[in-house]
Amino acid sequence: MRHVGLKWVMAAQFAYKHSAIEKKWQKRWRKEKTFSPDIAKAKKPYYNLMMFPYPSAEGMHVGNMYAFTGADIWGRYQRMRGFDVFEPMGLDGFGIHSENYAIRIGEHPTAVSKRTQKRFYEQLERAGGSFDWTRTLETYDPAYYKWTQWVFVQMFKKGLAYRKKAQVNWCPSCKTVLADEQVINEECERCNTKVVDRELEQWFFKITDYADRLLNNLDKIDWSEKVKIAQRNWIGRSQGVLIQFSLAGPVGSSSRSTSSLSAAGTQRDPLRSRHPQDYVEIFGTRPDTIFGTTFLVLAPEHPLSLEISTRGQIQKVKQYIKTSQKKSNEERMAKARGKTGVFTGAYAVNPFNNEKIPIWIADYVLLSYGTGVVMGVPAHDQRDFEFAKKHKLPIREVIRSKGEKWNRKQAFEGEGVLVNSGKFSGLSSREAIEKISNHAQKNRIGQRKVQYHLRDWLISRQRYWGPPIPMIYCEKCAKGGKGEHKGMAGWYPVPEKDLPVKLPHIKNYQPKGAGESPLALDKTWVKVACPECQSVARRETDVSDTFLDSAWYYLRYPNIGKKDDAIPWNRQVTKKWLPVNMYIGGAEHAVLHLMYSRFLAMAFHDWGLIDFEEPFTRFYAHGLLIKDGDKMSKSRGNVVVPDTYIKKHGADTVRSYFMFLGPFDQGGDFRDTGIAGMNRFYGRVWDLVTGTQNLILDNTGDAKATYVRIHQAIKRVTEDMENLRYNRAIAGIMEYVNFLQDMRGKGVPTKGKMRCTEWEEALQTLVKLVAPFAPHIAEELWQSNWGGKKFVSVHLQAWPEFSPELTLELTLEIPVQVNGKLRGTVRLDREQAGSQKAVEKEARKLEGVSRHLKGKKGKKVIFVPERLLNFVVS
RNA sequence: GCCGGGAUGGUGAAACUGGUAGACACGCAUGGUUUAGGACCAUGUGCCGUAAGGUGUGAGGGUUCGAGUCCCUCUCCCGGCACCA
Repeated sequence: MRHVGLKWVMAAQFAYKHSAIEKKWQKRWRKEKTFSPDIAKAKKPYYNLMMFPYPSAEGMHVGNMYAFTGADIWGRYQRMRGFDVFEPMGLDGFGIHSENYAIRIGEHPTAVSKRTQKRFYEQLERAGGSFDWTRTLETYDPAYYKWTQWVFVQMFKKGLAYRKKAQVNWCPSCKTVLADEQVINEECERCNTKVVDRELEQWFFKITDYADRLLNNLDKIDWSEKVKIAQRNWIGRSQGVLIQFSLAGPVGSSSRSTSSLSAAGTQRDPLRSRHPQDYVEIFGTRPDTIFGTTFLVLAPEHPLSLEISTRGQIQKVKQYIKTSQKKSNEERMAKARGKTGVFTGAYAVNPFNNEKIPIWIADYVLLSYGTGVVMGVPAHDQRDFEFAKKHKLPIREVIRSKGEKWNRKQAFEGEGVLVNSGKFSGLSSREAIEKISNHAQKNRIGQRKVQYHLRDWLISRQRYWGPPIPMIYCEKCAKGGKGEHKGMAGWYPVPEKDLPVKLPHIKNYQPKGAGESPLALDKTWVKVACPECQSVARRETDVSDTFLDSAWYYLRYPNIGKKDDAIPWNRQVTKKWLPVNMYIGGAEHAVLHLMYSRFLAMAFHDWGLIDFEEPFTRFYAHGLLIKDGDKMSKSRGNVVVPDTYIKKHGADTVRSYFMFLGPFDQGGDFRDTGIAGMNRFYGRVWDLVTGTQNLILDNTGDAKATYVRIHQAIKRVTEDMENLRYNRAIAGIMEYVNFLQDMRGKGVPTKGKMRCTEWEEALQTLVKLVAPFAPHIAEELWQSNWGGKKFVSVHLQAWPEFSPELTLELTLEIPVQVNGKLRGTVRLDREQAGSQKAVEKEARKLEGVSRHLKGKKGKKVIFVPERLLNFVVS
């Protein structure tokens, strides 16, 4: 029987040649616009987006291809499910990453980007993505960044962009400031240089205004839980209270005279009668521990730290502030457990027990969080505990855990029952938090407060390769106190008709490091007429953060080609295509790109420009393809480019190989062993379809079994596709192919037109199932076997459907156990397999089973219909 | 420290609501085909054992007729956050 099949195999050997078909179909698809949906008329729009790459000039590496392949397979699958899939591609090539590369190779970024663009798009097409090549965008294209600048202008107009002097993260190597999110372990995320603090005036976006919505909306969107958690952590909401501690004791050396002592707590309306310097305000999340406060600590940078210090201590305090400022962040971290500090000489009064407690200054307290002052509760906070031990401050227990005595070796940070807490003693921590907060609020000594870790988004970059921030500063207006917004006298946005503010060509574009962008070098460019008074003004010379480019690009894609309107998108198109149905990208952007994009969408929504708040309905984080256990990167020198593999084995093989490596959300380690195996598999698929069109299965039993297998295969692959479990889907297809090969061995070849319907259907199904993974092979096989006169791509064919009742096996194998140990199996018809009687009868006949039952007393028999039989004996 | 995710053959990995652990591949071995190599085809392949059989999902305990899967304790690895009060 077998040899009949073998003849074909030998005849068909080596028939599959990827080089002959891949380019051919890529050209055809482009010509036919197979993957360009009709944006205006599409009936079932589906926006399948993947994170656009920043093009390193080496070109696309296998890590990129891995990510895009998985996303593209999703798009192709949805297309076959009947959707008008829009799958755009572009380049995020404006920004530090591209500029740094240009500097390294000593070429101008304009020239570099021209080259990388060509190379990247070529590679992407060769890798077999179903992109809409009629709608690409590059962030460095003035037609694009015109609108990035427009976004900035709107942010300014709506009061969400502001300028302030602030302590910012400065990368000495990139010579620019960085957003908090771009600092990883105190290092610049781009070049791993230690970041230092610098005081500079910068542009910020008020993302903190949206903190609550950014947090709450997370519950409404279908995103990887991992990413949601990362965002929640980053937003870092904590519920607490602000409590005012009056100053007591000599307020000293500063020239400012205060009337502080009188304010200590007894007036009717203390809030109003006090000067701000009469009290210090703390932020804490554990008001239940307030009776355990034995000292207060101010951050060294706190404005009051010098003011409250006494004459005797002021020199020491000054010295301490100076040294802690000089410390780099790194040192401050390294000494994290050192708990250095200095006493100010001043005292405060705990409003809950009127106790006089000392005020200290220590750099374990951060100015940037809360009020920059904490209440020191050494018994119940480990940091305070260490500080108290070191500086010999009193430690008082006020929370006791159930029945246990506190060991005094380290702080007890858990919740418990209050002791030594006046009238609050005996309450549980939970109750006390409530009651103490209420008490503070009622007596005007404090209030509830929600505190976020999230800070405003630092937008300015002192670099060349980015969109110039479209702002103008007029000195004359500034002097006159005129300006678009209060508090920002002299600042005007560039009028929208004048956008884009084109990036001038500057030969020496390298960053200078003086806290100023190289754009400042072009004096004629800087000079501009004030939009308000027409006198000579100057342009802002900083460019905006790369993440602004990518925070809104998804809105642009479907609108490319639309005539420019007053806003960068057409409302109808946007309504039809957005929000994005599926967004696929790396989890490394969890707190950067994804947070910024959400923020801007909310702002656009609030201005009435779009009607959704969340830009990405579904986000799926793919895993990373790594190399030898390490992330692929130029600095590690382990970047693998897919070109040679594509050339050797074909894109279809490489794509499938990547997806077969392991679960898509898990990534994997790139090795080239095994690619050949995938190629072999497609050789078999090819031979199967091209070699055996005319086949009659020799009996109806085989035909029936074939039908069951077709439906089982469809079911399995479909379910796996739905869950993006491509590795399983491919395994399912392989099993199916293995089965078909066996069937072919049994079949009888026929001449001429005679065909067996089941077989024909089996092959068509195979080609469709394979199509998302191996688009070129599928197209070739489809067109040459079932293609009509008019070209209709296999990728527009309907995904095969299955009937659940047809997936049921005709016979079932039932495992038989004795005391839970497998002793044999019986094969029965479906009906019999559901009857305990029938199964038991067959099972007892088994030698391996009867042997273990002999001489034993039967206790019971467990039977799971169609599943299992277990004899329990003793 | 906190929050996530993991740990299954020589390797990548499967295993639906607890029900034949290792599907599907890679690799390896043997045989076939081939002038040779490669490619291709067949068979085998968790471990110990000639076999019968035993044993086996990071470690230990528990629940159950039955545990990779559920519960408790612990170890290690990866990712994120981190002096956030």
